[in-house]
Amino acid sequence: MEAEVLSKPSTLADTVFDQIRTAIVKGELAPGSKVNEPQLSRQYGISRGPLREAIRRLEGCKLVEITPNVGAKVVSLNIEQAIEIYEIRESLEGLACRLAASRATAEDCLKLRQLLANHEKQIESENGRLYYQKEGDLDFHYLIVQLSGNTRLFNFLCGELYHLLRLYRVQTSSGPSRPEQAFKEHHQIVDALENRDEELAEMLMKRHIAGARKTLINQLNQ
Amino acid sequence: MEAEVLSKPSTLADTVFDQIRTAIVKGELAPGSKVNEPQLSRQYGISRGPLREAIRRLEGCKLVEITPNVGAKVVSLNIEQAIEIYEIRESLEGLACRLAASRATAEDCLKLRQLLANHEKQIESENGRLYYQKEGDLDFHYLIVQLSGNTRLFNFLCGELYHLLRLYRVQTSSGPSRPEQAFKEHHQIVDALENRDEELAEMLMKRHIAGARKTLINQLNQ
DNA sequence: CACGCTTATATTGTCAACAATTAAATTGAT
DNA sequence: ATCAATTTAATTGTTGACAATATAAGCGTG
Repeated sequence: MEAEVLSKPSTLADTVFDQIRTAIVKGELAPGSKVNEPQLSRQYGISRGPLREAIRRLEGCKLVEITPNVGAKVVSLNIEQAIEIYEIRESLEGLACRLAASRATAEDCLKLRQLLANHEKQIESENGRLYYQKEGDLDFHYLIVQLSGNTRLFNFLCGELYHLLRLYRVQTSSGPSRPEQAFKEHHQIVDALENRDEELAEMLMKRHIAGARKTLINQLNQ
Repeated sequence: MEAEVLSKPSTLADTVFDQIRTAIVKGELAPGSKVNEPQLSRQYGISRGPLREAIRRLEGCKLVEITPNVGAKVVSLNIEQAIEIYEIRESLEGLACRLAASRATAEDCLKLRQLLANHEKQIESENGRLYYQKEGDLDFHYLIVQLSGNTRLFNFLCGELYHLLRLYRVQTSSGPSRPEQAFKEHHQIVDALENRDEELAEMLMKRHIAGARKTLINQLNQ
Protein backbone atom coordinates (compact mmCIF):
# COMPACT_ATOMS: atom_id res chain seq x y z
CA MET A 1 0.00 0.00 0.00
CA GLU A 2 2.95 2.31 -0.52
CA ALA A 3 3.09 5.26 -2.84
CA GLU A 4 5.00 3.22 -5.37
CA VAL A 5 2.24 3.40 -7.96
CA LEU A 6 4.05 5.78 -10.26
CA SER A 7 7.38 3.99 -10.18
CA LYS A 8 7.57 2.19 -13.50
CA PRO A 9 9.89 -0.79 -13.50
CA SER A 10 12.30 -0.33 -16.33
CA THR A 11 15.15 -2.29 -17.77
CA LEU A 12 18.60 -1.02 -18.62
CA ALA A 13 17.95 -1.54 -22.31
CA ASP A 14 14.84 0.64 -22.15
CA THR A 15 16.43 3.52 -20.27
CA VAL A 16 19.48 3.60 -22.50
CA PHE A 17 17.18 3.41 -25.51
CA ASP A 18 15.53 6.62 -24.36
CA GLN A 19 18.88 8.26 -23.70
CA ILE A 20 20.34 7.40 -27.07
CA ARG A 21 17.17 8.39 -28.88
CA THR A 22 17.27 11.78 -27.19
CA ALA A 23 20.94 12.13 -28.08
CA ILE A 24 20.13 11.40 -31.71
CA VAL A 25 17.21 13.78 -32.13
CA LYS A 26 19.16 16.50 -30.33
CA GLY A 27 22.01 16.02 -32.75
CA GLU A 28 24.52 14.99 -30.10
CA LEU A 29 25.01 11.85 -32.12
CA ALA A 30 25.59 13.23 -35.60
CA PRO A 31 23.50 11.86 -38.48
CA GLY A 32 25.51 9.34 -40.46
CA SER A 33 27.95 8.74 -37.63
CA LYS A 34 28.78 5.27 -36.50
CA VAL A 35 27.24 3.79 -33.37
CA ASN A 36 30.20 2.31 -31.56
CA GLU A 37 29.13 -0.37 -29.10
CA PRO A 38 32.20 -0.47 -26.83
CA GLN A 39 32.29 3.31 -26.59
CA LEU A 40 28.59 3.68 -25.79
CA SER A 41 28.66 0.81 -23.32
CA ARG A 42 31.46 2.61 -21.45
CA GLN A 43 29.69 5.95 -21.74
CA TYR A 44 26.43 4.67 -20.26
CA GLY A 45 28.08 2.26 -17.87
CA ILE A 46 26.35 -0.86 -19.12
CA SER A 47 27.44 -3.98 -20.92
CA ARG A 48 26.95 -4.60 -24.59
CA GLY A 49 24.02 -6.98 -24.13
CA PRO A 50 21.28 -4.50 -23.20
CA LEU A 51 22.96 -1.89 -25.38
CA ARG A 52 22.49 -4.05 -28.44
CA GLU A 53 18.83 -4.53 -27.53
CA ALA A 54 18.43 -0.78 -27.30
CA ILE A 55 20.03 -0.39 -30.72
CA ARG A 56 17.61 -2.90 -32.16
CA ARG A 57 14.75 -0.84 -30.80
CA LEU A 58 16.25 2.26 -32.39
CA GLU A 59 16.35 0.36 -35.65
CA GLY A 60 12.63 -0.28 -35.23
CA CYS A 61 12.08 3.49 -34.92
CA LYS A 62 14.15 3.97 -38.08
CA LEU A 63 16.62 6.14 -36.19
CA VAL A 64 19.59 3.89 -36.95
CA GLU A 65 20.40 1.53 -39.78
CA ILE A 66 22.17 -1.73 -39.04
CA THR A 67 24.45 -3.51 -41.47
CA PRO A 68 25.37 -7.08 -40.44
CA ASN A 69 28.95 -7.45 -39.28
CA VAL A 70 29.52 -3.74 -39.76
CA GLY A 71 27.34 -2.05 -37.19
CA ALA A 72 24.72 0.64 -36.77
CA LYS A 73 24.79 4.16 -38.14
CA VAL A 74 22.66 7.12 -37.12
CA VAL A 75 20.23 7.65 -39.94
CA SER A 76 20.80 10.64 -42.20
CA LEU A 77 17.79 11.90 -44.12
CA ASN A 78 18.14 13.46 -47.52
CA ILE A 79 15.51 15.80 -48.86
CA GLU A 80 13.73 13.11 -50.85
CA GLN A 81 13.29 11.03 -47.73
CA ALA A 82 12.01 14.08 -45.85
CA ILE A 83 9.42 14.60 -48.58
CA GLU A 84 8.35 10.97 -48.24
CA ILE A 85 7.86 11.53 -44.53
CA TYR A 86 5.82 14.65 -45.14
CA GLU A 87 3.60 12.80 -47.60
CA ILE A 88 2.86 10.20 -44.95
CA ARG A 89 2.44 12.83 -42.29
CA GLU A 90 -0.01 14.83 -44.38
CA SER A 91 -2.16 11.80 -44.93
CA LEU A 92 -2.13 10.55 -41.35
CA GLU A 93 -2.53 13.88 -39.63
CA GLY A 94 -5.42 14.61 -41.92
CA LEU A 95 -6.97 11.43 -40.63
CA ALA A 96 -6.11 12.32 -37.05
CA CYS A 97 -7.65 15.73 -37.40
CA ARG A 98 -10.85 14.34 -38.87
CA LEU A 99 -11.14 11.85 -36.03
CA ALA A 100 -10.35 14.58 -33.53
CA ALA A 101 -13.16 16.71 -34.96
CA SER A 102 -15.60 13.91 -34.25
CA ARG A 103 -14.36 13.35 -30.70
CA ALA A 104 -12.97 16.57 -29.24
CA THR A 105 -14.87 18.14 -26.36
CA ALA A 106 -15.16 21.82 -25.52
CA GLU A 107 -12.45 21.42 -22.88
CA ASP A 108 -10.17 19.85 -25.45
CA CYS A 109 -10.58 22.82 -27.75
CA LEU A 110 -9.96 25.23 -24.90
CA LYS A 111 -6.75 23.42 -24.12
CA LEU A 112 -5.68 23.82 -27.73
CA ARG A 113 -6.40 27.54 -27.63
CA GLN A 114 -4.37 27.94 -24.47
CA LEU A 115 -1.51 26.06 -26.05
CA LEU A 116 -1.57 28.37 -29.05
CA ALA A 117 -1.76 31.44 -26.81
CA ASN A 118 1.33 30.29 -24.93
CA HIS A 119 3.22 29.76 -28.14
CA GLU A 120 2.31 33.15 -29.49
CA LYS A 121 3.43 34.78 -26.29
CA GLN A 122 6.74 32.96 -26.44
CA ILE A 123 7.30 33.93 -30.04
CA GLU A 124 6.57 37.59 -29.37
CA SER A 125 8.75 37.80 -26.29
CA GLU A 126 11.87 35.89 -27.34
CA ASN A 127 11.95 35.95 -31.08
CA GLY A 128 15.37 34.41 -31.31
CA ARG A 129 14.84 31.22 -29.36
CA LEU A 130 13.78 28.86 -32.08
CA TYR A 131 13.89 25.76 -29.96
CA TYR A 132 10.64 26.30 -28.12
CA GLN A 133 9.03 27.48 -31.28
CA LYS A 134 9.53 24.34 -33.25
CA GLU A 135 8.85 22.09 -30.32
CA GLY A 136 5.72 24.10 -29.74
CA ASP A 137 4.61 23.47 -33.28
CA LEU A 138 4.93 19.77 -32.71
CA ASP A 139 3.12 20.12 -29.38
CA PHE A 140 0.03 21.34 -31.18
CA HIS A 141 0.08 18.45 -33.60
CA TYR A 142 0.88 16.07 -30.78
CA LEU A 143 -2.27 17.06 -28.93
CA ILE A 144 -4.51 16.75 -31.97
CA VAL A 145 -3.22 13.27 -32.69
CA GLN A 146 -3.96 12.42 -29.09
CA LEU A 147 -7.51 13.68 -29.49
CA SER A 148 -8.01 11.40 -32.48
CA GLY A 149 -8.44 8.51 -30.06
CA ASN A 150 -6.57 6.15 -32.39
CA THR A 151 -3.84 4.74 -30.16
CA ARG A 152 -1.88 3.09 -32.93
CA LEU A 153 -1.93 6.27 -34.97
CA PHE A 154 -0.68 8.16 -31.94
CA ASN A 155 2.14 5.73 -31.31
CA PHE A 156 3.31 5.83 -34.89
CA LEU A 157 3.20 9.59 -35.31
CA CYS A 158 4.40 10.65 -31.88
CA GLY A 159 6.68 7.69 -31.19
CA GLU A 160 8.37 7.47 -34.55
CA LEU A 161 7.59 9.99 -37.28
CA TYR A 162 7.93 13.14 -35.16
CA HIS A 163 11.31 12.00 -33.90
CA LEU A 164 12.45 11.65 -37.49
CA LEU A 165 11.23 15.16 -38.23
CA ARG A 166 13.14 16.52 -35.24
CA LEU A 167 16.21 14.73 -36.54
CA TYR A 168 15.80 16.29 -39.97
CA ARG A 169 15.31 19.75 -38.49
CA VAL A 170 18.46 19.43 -36.42
CA GLN A 171 20.31 18.01 -39.39
CA THR A 172 19.39 20.89 -41.69
CA SER A 173 19.14 23.37 -38.78
CA SER A 174 15.84 24.56 -40.17
CA GLY A 175 13.04 25.56 -37.88
CA PRO A 176 9.50 25.67 -39.23
CA SER A 177 9.27 28.63 -41.51
CA ARG A 178 6.43 31.23 -41.61
CA PRO A 179 5.38 31.01 -37.95
CA GLU A 180 2.72 33.73 -38.17
CA GLN A 181 1.04 31.94 -41.06
CA ALA A 182 1.20 28.70 -39.10
CA PHE A 183 -0.60 30.25 -36.13
CA LYS A 184 -3.42 31.45 -38.34
CA GLU A 185 -3.82 27.97 -39.74
CA HIS A 186 -3.66 26.42 -36.30
CA HIS A 187 -6.52 28.58 -35.11
CA GLN A 188 -8.53 27.75 -38.22
CA ILE A 189 -8.08 24.10 -37.42
CA VAL A 190 -9.36 24.57 -33.89
CA ASP A 191 -12.32 26.47 -35.32
CA ALA A 192 -13.16 23.43 -37.42
CA LEU A 193 -12.77 21.15 -34.42
CA GLU A 194 -15.13 23.29 -32.37
CA ASN A 195 -17.68 23.13 -35.16
CA ARG A 196 -17.25 19.38 -35.43
CA ASP A 197 -16.59 19.87 -39.14
CA GLU A 198 -14.67 16.70 -39.90
CA GLU A 199 -14.10 17.28 -43.59
CA LEU A 200 -12.92 20.85 -43.11
CA ALA A 201 -10.66 19.85 -40.22
CA GLU A 202 -9.02 17.16 -42.34
CA MET A 203 -8.65 19.47 -45.31
CA LEU A 204 -7.13 22.30 -43.28
CA MET A 205 -4.64 20.03 -41.58
CA LYS A 206 -3.58 18.43 -44.84
CA ARG A 207 -3.16 21.84 -46.44
CA HIS A 208 -1.22 23.03 -43.42
CA ILE A 209 1.27 20.21 -43.72
CA ALA A 210 1.32 20.33 -47.51
CA GLY A 211 2.72 23.84 -47.16
CA ALA A 212 5.82 22.55 -45.44
CA ARG A 213 6.07 19.73 -47.94
CA LYS A 214 5.95 22.08 -50.90
CA THR A 215 8.71 24.18 -49.36
CA LEU A 216 10.85 21.07 -49.39
CA ILE A 217 9.96 20.28 -52.99
CA ASN A 218 10.96 23.80 -53.99
CA GLN A 219 14.30 23.33 -52.27
CA LEU A 220 14.74 20.10 -54.17
CA ASN A 221 13.92 21.50 -57.60
CA GLN A 222 15.92 24.66 -57.21
CA MET B 1 34.98 -12.16 -58.70
CA GLU B 2 32.83 -15.07 -57.59
CA ALA B 3 29.08 -15.44 -58.02
CA GLU B 4 28.54 -14.48 -54.41
CA VAL B 5 26.65 -11.33 -55.27
CA LEU B 6 23.23 -12.59 -54.24
CA SER B 7 24.35 -14.14 -50.97
CA LYS B 8 23.21 -11.72 -48.33
CA PRO B 9 25.20 -11.88 -45.12
CA SER B 10 22.79 -12.33 -42.29
CA THR B 11 23.04 -12.62 -38.57
CA LEU B 12 21.42 -15.21 -36.36
CA ALA B 13 19.16 -12.60 -34.82
CA ASP B 14 17.87 -11.58 -38.25
CA THR B 15 17.14 -15.08 -39.50
CA VAL B 16 15.37 -16.11 -36.32
CA PHE B 17 13.44 -12.84 -36.46
CA ASP B 18 12.09 -13.85 -39.85
CA GLN B 19 11.26 -17.34 -38.62
CA ILE B 20 9.40 -16.19 -35.55
CA ARG B 21 7.55 -13.51 -37.47
CA THR B 22 6.38 -16.12 -39.95
CA ALA B 23 5.35 -18.40 -37.11
CA ILE B 24 3.32 -15.59 -35.57
CA VAL B 25 1.44 -14.48 -38.69
CA LYS B 26 0.75 -18.13 -39.58
CA GLY B 27 -0.76 -18.64 -36.17
CA GLU B 28 1.78 -21.26 -35.10
CA LEU B 29 2.51 -19.03 -32.15
CA ALA B 30 -0.93 -18.31 -30.79
CA PRO B 31 -1.96 -14.68 -30.20
CA GLY B 32 -1.68 -13.84 -26.53
CA SER B 33 0.69 -16.71 -25.82
CA LYS B 34 3.89 -16.17 -23.95
CA VAL B 35 7.21 -15.98 -25.77
CA ASN B 36 9.42 -18.28 -23.74
CA GLU B 37 13.08 -17.48 -24.28
CA PRO B 38 14.66 -20.76 -23.09
CA GLN B 39 12.19 -22.79 -25.10
CA LEU B 40 12.63 -20.80 -28.31
CA SER B 41 16.39 -20.72 -27.94
CA ARG B 42 16.38 -24.53 -27.74
CA GLN B 43 13.89 -24.79 -30.60
CA TYR B 44 15.95 -22.65 -32.98
CA GLY B 45 19.30 -23.86 -31.67
CA ILE B 46 20.65 -20.45 -30.71
CA SER B 47 21.52 -18.78 -27.47
CA ARG B 48 19.33 -16.22 -25.75
CA GLY B 49 21.44 -13.23 -26.83
CA PRO B 50 20.48 -13.01 -30.49
CA LEU B 51 17.03 -14.36 -29.65
CA ARG B 52 16.37 -11.38 -27.41
CA GLU B 53 17.50 -9.05 -30.18
CA ALA B 54 15.05 -10.73 -32.53
CA ILE B 55 12.28 -10.27 -29.98
CA ARG B 56 13.12 -6.59 -29.73
CA ARG B 57 12.76 -6.30 -33.47
CA LEU B 58 9.39 -8.05 -33.27
CA GLU B 59 8.40 -5.49 -30.67
CA GLY B 60 9.29 -2.80 -33.19
CA CYS B 61 6.89 -4.41 -35.68
CA LYS B 62 4.24 -4.45 -32.96
CA LEU B 63 3.95 -8.23 -33.22
CA VAL B 64 4.88 -8.84 -29.57
CA GLU B 65 4.48 -6.78 -26.43
CA ILE B 66 7.20 -6.79 -23.83
CA THR B 67 6.64 -6.26 -20.12
CA PRO B 68 9.83 -5.68 -18.12
CA ASN B 69 10.78 -8.61 -15.91
CA VAL B 70 7.83 -10.58 -17.21
CA GLY B 71 8.56 -11.20 -20.86
CA ALA B 72 7.09 -10.93 -24.33
CA LYS B 73 3.64 -11.99 -25.46
CA VAL B 74 2.38 -12.48 -28.98
CA VAL B 75 0.07 -9.57 -29.67
CA SER B 76 -3.64 -10.27 -29.73
CA LEU B 77 -5.78 -7.77 -31.62
CA ASN B 78 -9.30 -7.02 -30.53
CA ILE B 79 -11.80 -5.61 -32.97
CA GLU B 80 -11.25 -2.01 -31.87
CA GLN B 81 -7.56 -2.31 -32.62
CA ALA B 82 -8.34 -3.87 -35.98
CA ILE B 83 -10.54 -0.89 -36.78
CA GLU B 84 -7.70 1.45 -35.83
CA ILE B 85 -5.46 -0.38 -38.25
CA TYR B 86 -8.02 -0.14 -41.02
CA GLU B 87 -8.37 3.60 -40.44
CA ILE B 88 -4.64 4.00 -40.91
CA ARG B 89 -4.60 1.65 -43.83
CA GLU B 90 -7.39 3.47 -45.60
CA SER B 91 -5.57 6.75 -45.29
CA LEU B 92 -2.15 5.48 -46.34
CA GLU B 93 -3.27 3.25 -49.18
CA GLY B 94 -5.32 6.11 -50.50
CA LEU B 95 -2.11 8.10 -50.56
CA ALA B 96 -0.23 5.19 -52.14
CA CYS B 97 -2.84 4.83 -54.83
CA ARG B 98 -2.77 8.51 -55.66
CA LEU B 99 1.00 8.45 -55.94
CA ALA B 100 0.82 5.29 -58.01
CA ALA B 101 -1.60 6.97 -60.40
CA SER B 102 0.96 9.68 -61.02
CA ARG B 103 3.81 7.26 -61.57
CA ALA B 104 2.54 3.96 -62.95
CA THR B 105 3.55 3.04 -66.50
CA ALA B 106 1.54 1.02 -68.99
CA GLU B 107 3.59 -2.05 -68.15
CA ASP B 108 2.80 -1.59 -64.48
CA CYS B 109 -0.91 -1.54 -65.19
CA LEU B 110 -0.61 -4.63 -67.39
CA LYS B 111 1.10 -6.41 -64.54
CA LEU B 112 -1.75 -5.48 -62.24
CA ARG B 113 -4.29 -6.83 -64.74
CA GLN B 114 -2.42 -10.10 -65.02
CA LEU B 115 -2.30 -10.39 -61.27
CA LEU B 116 -6.06 -9.90 -61.05
CA ALA B 117 -6.65 -12.43 -63.85
CA ASN B 118 -4.63 -15.02 -61.97
CA HIS B 119 -6.58 -14.43 -58.82
CA GLU B 120 -9.91 -14.73 -60.59
CA LYS B 121 -8.82 -17.99 -62.16
CA GLN B 122 -7.79 -19.33 -58.77
CA ILE B 123 -11.04 -18.32 -57.15
CA GLU B 124 -13.13 -19.94 -59.89
CA SER B 125 -11.18 -23.18 -59.88
CA GLU B 126 -10.69 -23.86 -56.21
CA ASN B 127 -13.36 -21.98 -54.37
CA GLY B 128 -12.56 -23.49 -51.04
CA ARG B 129 -8.93 -22.63 -50.68
CA LEU B 130 -9.11 -19.32 -48.93
CA TYR B 131 -5.40 -19.00 -48.30
CA TYR B 132 -4.36 -17.96 -51.79
CA GLN B 133 -7.38 -15.75 -51.99
CA LYS B 134 -6.53 -13.60 -49.06
CA GLU B 135 -2.85 -13.57 -49.80
CA GLY B 136 -3.78 -12.64 -53.35
CA ASP B 137 -5.78 -9.71 -52.11
CA LEU B 138 -2.78 -8.43 -50.25
CA ASP B 139 -0.60 -9.05 -53.31
CA PHE B 140 -2.65 -6.52 -55.27
CA HIS B 141 -2.33 -3.92 -52.59
CA TYR B 142 1.33 -4.79 -52.11
CA LEU B 143 2.04 -3.99 -55.77
CA ILE B 144 0.20 -0.70 -55.73
CA VAL B 145 2.09 0.44 -52.67
CA GLN B 146 5.29 -0.48 -54.48
CA LEU B 147 4.22 1.62 -57.46
CA SER B 148 3.73 4.63 -55.20
CA GLY B 149 7.50 5.07 -55.16
CA ASN B 150 7.44 6.11 -51.51
CA THR B 151 9.93 3.73 -49.92
CA ARG B 152 9.05 4.58 -46.36
CA LEU B 153 5.36 4.12 -47.04
CA PHE B 154 6.15 0.75 -48.60
CA ASN B 155 8.22 -0.36 -45.64
CA PHE B 156 5.56 0.60 -43.14
CA LEU B 157 2.62 -0.93 -44.96
CA CYS B 158 4.27 -4.07 -46.30
CA GLY B 159 6.75 -4.60 -43.49
CA GLU B 160 4.47 -3.92 -40.57
CA LEU B 161 0.78 -3.21 -41.11
CA TYR B 162 0.06 -6.07 -43.51
CA HIS B 163 1.64 -8.56 -41.12
CA LEU B 164 -0.71 -7.33 -38.42
CA LEU B 165 -3.67 -7.79 -40.75
CA ARG B 166 -2.57 -11.33 -41.53
CA LEU B 167 -2.33 -11.95 -37.82
CA TYR B 168 -5.85 -10.66 -37.27
CA ARG B 169 -7.22 -12.75 -40.11
CA VAL B 170 -5.62 -15.88 -38.72
CA GLN B 171 -6.80 -14.95 -35.25
CA THR B 172 -10.43 -14.54 -36.31
CA SER B 173 -10.10 -17.07 -39.17
CA SER B 174 -11.82 -14.58 -41.43
CA GLY B 175 -10.82 -14.27 -45.06
CA PRO B 176 -11.74 -11.11 -46.94
CA SER B 177 -15.44 -11.21 -47.55
CA ARG B 178 -17.24 -10.41 -50.84
CA PRO B 179 -14.45 -11.45 -53.24
CA GLU B 180 -16.46 -10.79 -56.41
CA GLN B 181 -17.16 -7.23 -55.29
CA ALA B 182 -13.50 -6.82 -54.45
CA PHE B 183 -12.43 -7.83 -57.94
CA LYS B 184 -14.74 -5.29 -59.50
CA GLU B 185 -13.26 -2.59 -57.30
CA HIS B 186 -9.72 -3.73 -58.05
CA HIS B 187 -10.33 -3.37 -61.76
CA GLN B 188 -11.87 0.05 -61.26
CA ILE B 189 -8.74 1.08 -59.45
CA VAL B 190 -6.52 -0.07 -62.28
CA ASP B 191 -8.76 1.84 -64.66
CA ALA B 192 -8.08 5.00 -62.69
CA LEU B 193 -4.35 4.28 -62.67
CA GLU B 194 -4.36 3.84 -66.45
CA ASN B 195 -6.13 7.17 -66.82
CA ARG B 196 -3.68 8.82 -64.44
CA ASP B 197 -6.66 10.04 -62.45
CA GLU B 198 -5.03 10.60 -59.09
CA GLU B 199 -8.07 11.82 -57.22
CA LEU B 200 -10.30 9.01 -58.45
CA ALA B 201 -7.64 6.41 -57.73
CA GLU B 202 -7.29 7.66 -54.17
CA MET B 203 -11.03 7.82 -53.67
CA LEU B 204 -11.66 4.32 -55.03
CA MET B 205 -8.93 2.78 -52.91
CA LYS B 206 -10.14 4.50 -49.77
CA ARG B 207 -13.69 3.39 -50.45
CA HIS B 208 -12.47 -0.12 -51.16
CA ILE B 209 -10.77 -0.37 -47.79
CA ALA B 210 -13.54 1.51 -46.01
CA GLY B 211 -15.83 -1.34 -46.99
CA ALA B 212 -13.80 -3.81 -44.98
CA ARG B 213 -13.58 -1.33 -42.12
CA LYS B 214 -17.33 -0.84 -42.01
CA THR B 215 -17.82 -4.59 -41.88
CA LEU B 216 -15.71 -4.60 -38.75
CA ILE B 217 -17.69 -1.73 -37.23
CA ASN B 218 -20.91 -3.61 -37.87
CA GLN B 219 -19.48 -6.63 -36.10
CA LEU B 220 -18.54 -4.38 -33.20
CA ASN B 221 -21.96 -2.72 -32.86
CA GLN B 222 -23.97 -5.89 -33.25
C1' DC C 1 -11.65 -25.39 2.73
C1' DA C 2 -9.77 -21.00 1.96
C1' DC C 3 -6.32 -17.77 2.69
C1' DG C 4 -1.75 -15.89 3.49
C1' DC C 5 3.03 -16.79 4.02
C1' DT C 6 7.29 -19.18 2.93
C1' DT C 7 9.95 -21.93 -0.01
C1' DA C 8 11.29 -23.59 -4.43
C1' DT C 9 11.41 -23.25 -9.34
C1' DA C 10 11.60 -21.03 -13.62
C1' DT C 11 12.29 -16.99 -16.40
C1' DT C 12 14.14 -12.61 -17.31
C1' DG C 13 18.03 -9.21 -16.98
C1' DT C 14 22.88 -8.50 -17.02
C1' DC C 15 27.56 -9.39 -17.54
C1' DA C 16 32.16 -10.91 -19.16
C1' DA C 17 34.66 -13.87 -22.25
C1' DC C 18 35.41 -15.98 -26.71
C1' DA C 19 34.82 -16.49 -31.92
C1' DA C 20 34.16 -14.38 -36.37
C1' DT C 21 34.34 -10.63 -39.24
C1' DT C 22 35.73 -6.17 -40.59
C1' DA C 23 38.63 -2.12 -40.59
C1' DA C 24 43.28 -0.26 -39.94
C1' DA C 25 48.23 -0.50 -40.06
C1' DT C 26 52.45 -2.35 -41.61
C1' DT C 27 55.31 -4.22 -44.88
C1' DG C 28 57.20 -5.07 -49.28
C1' DA C 29 57.44 -4.74 -54.20
C1' DT C 30 57.39 -2.17 -58.48
C1' DA D 1 55.92 7.16 -53.59
C1' DT D 2 51.88 4.10 -54.83
C1' DC D 3 49.65 0.17 -54.64
C1' DA D 4 48.91 -4.63 -53.16
C1' DA D 5 49.21 -8.12 -49.89
C1' DT D 6 49.79 -9.44 -45.21
C1' DT D 7 49.54 -8.71 -40.48
C1' DT D 8 47.62 -6.36 -36.61
C1' DA D 9 43.99 -4.22 -34.10
C1' DA D 10 39.28 -3.16 -33.29
C1' DT D 11 34.47 -4.17 -33.61
C1' DT D 12 30.67 -7.12 -34.12
C1' DG D 13 28.34 -11.71 -33.26
C1' DT D 14 27.59 -15.33 -30.09
C1' DT D 15 27.74 -17.97 -26.03
C1' DG D 16 27.33 -19.54 -21.22
C1' DA D 17 27.17 -18.18 -16.45
C1' DC D 18 25.39 -15.45 -12.71
C1' DA D 19 22.07 -12.12 -10.38
C1' DA D 20 17.44 -10.33 -9.93
C1' DT D 21 12.73 -10.81 -10.47
C1' DA D 22 8.55 -13.17 -11.02
C1' DT D 23 5.77 -17.41 -11.09
C1' DA D 24 4.49 -21.81 -9.07
C1' DA D 25 4.36 -25.07 -5.33
C1' DG D 26 4.21 -26.33 -0.63
C1' DC D 27 3.03 -25.29 4.13
C1' DG D 28 0.68 -23.83 8.09
C1' DT D 29 -3.11 -21.32 10.29
C1' DG D 30 -7.74 -19.65 10.86
